[in-house]
Amino acid sequence: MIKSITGTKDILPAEIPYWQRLESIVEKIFSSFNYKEIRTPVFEETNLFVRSIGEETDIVGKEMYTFNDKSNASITLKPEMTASVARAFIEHSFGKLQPLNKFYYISPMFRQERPQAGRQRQFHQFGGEALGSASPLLDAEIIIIAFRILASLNLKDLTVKINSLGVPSSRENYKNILRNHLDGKKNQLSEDSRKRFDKNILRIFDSKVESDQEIIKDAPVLIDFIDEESKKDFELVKTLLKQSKVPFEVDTKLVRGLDYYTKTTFEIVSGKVGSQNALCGGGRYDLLIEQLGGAPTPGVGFAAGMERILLACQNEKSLNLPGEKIDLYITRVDEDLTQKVFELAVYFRQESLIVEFDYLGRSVKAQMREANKLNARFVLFVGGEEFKSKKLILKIMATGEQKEYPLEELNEIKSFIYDEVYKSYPNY
RNA sequence: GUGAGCGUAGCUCAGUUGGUUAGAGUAUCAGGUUGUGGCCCUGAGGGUCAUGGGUUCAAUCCCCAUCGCUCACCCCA
Repeated sequence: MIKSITGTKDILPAEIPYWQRLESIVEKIFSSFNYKEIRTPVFEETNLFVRSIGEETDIVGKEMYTFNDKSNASITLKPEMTASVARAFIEHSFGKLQPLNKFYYISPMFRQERPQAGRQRQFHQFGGEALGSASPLLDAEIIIIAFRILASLNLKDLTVKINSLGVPSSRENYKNILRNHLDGKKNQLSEDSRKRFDKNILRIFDSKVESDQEIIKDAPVLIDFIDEESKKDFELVKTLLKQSKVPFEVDTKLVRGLDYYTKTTFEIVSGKVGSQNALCGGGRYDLLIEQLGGAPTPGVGFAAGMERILLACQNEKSLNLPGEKIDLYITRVDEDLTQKVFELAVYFRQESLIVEFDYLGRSVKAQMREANKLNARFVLFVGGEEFKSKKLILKIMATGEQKEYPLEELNEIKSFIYDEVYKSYPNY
């Protein structure tokens, strides 16, 4: 049997309502902040990701789906979206059309890692990017949007963590201070952390090894060494978040793994999804656009993992979706009326009702069982006796009551169903 | 890439201290009198017990390998 590729999953009809609910909330909330949707290709020139995410990162170093196409160009399936949005922003000269551009997206992403709870090789993210302003108003806005989407899904077990990485010069300065501080204890660190010491010393703070945590407990923290402007901006972000009633905590150890971040970074974690607990993460990247060859353009954004969010919703039972219903099931009493049933179904479907009937030539009882299973609100009987006298019977499934209609008056049946459906679902 | 656990019907799982026709619940299909659902009852179909090899008179059960799944590490959404 051919199965889906490791780390990929089919999203089956039964789960689709949850995805659609999530997507519609994403669209609604981004739209209210006037972000515009953007869709980019699933693959890009490999170099785009190498240059934006950073050669030393794990994503670029070992997780990308990279291959050569027939003209021998190196192609990569997108592992994240910010690089692609930045590329499109530069390519289509958005910066020249207007000073500030706000985008959102919903898209599959690809990373070749070992799958586990909340992690797949093809997964889906939504996210937003605001390009063209260094104002902390946008840092706060981005965090508020992310939080509001999760809150709209009724998720409770959430922690918003924020931090500031400052500008590169102050960060480099701090790295030296940290390096000096840890130098004497380097060989007490875990093997992984010793590697981090040389490659990306900030990441030692992420270590889950207890002895590492012990060693860095009293190390100087980045936030105390960042430049004045970054400090001021960070204060404003915190004030704005408080104003908007977004609960957050400052996590001075929050260091994100992508090279392009500057100043504000944030993450929202859930206590309900296993060890891969980050539902979304993001921050400011004021140098990225320039680095990719565009005019200097500050930016801030975030990405959120949809599988993880839906996993949290499932584990918190936070989404209470109504059961699926169909409006009308048409039951054929005599076999030779199949064509008439088909004709009626096509007619009512044109009136935008959800209509089903039996294609398999089954008994009336089986058809009724099917109608019940599909949660049909109404059943229309097309049957010998009445049909000869040009009548149809409509059964209201909730009450069992039956009404008779002349075959000529399909309109009346339609209006009756409309009224009943509208009564129970005013927003139908 | 590393480590641990698991792989029996569509799904959730029993089971055999190795012995002839492998079970349950659920789902599916049919029926419970001639043309009507939900509950209930009856019956049916459905498994090369992941794959390949080994040990044995005999393997779904023991051993090895392969593949797959799951969780964790790394890292990230």
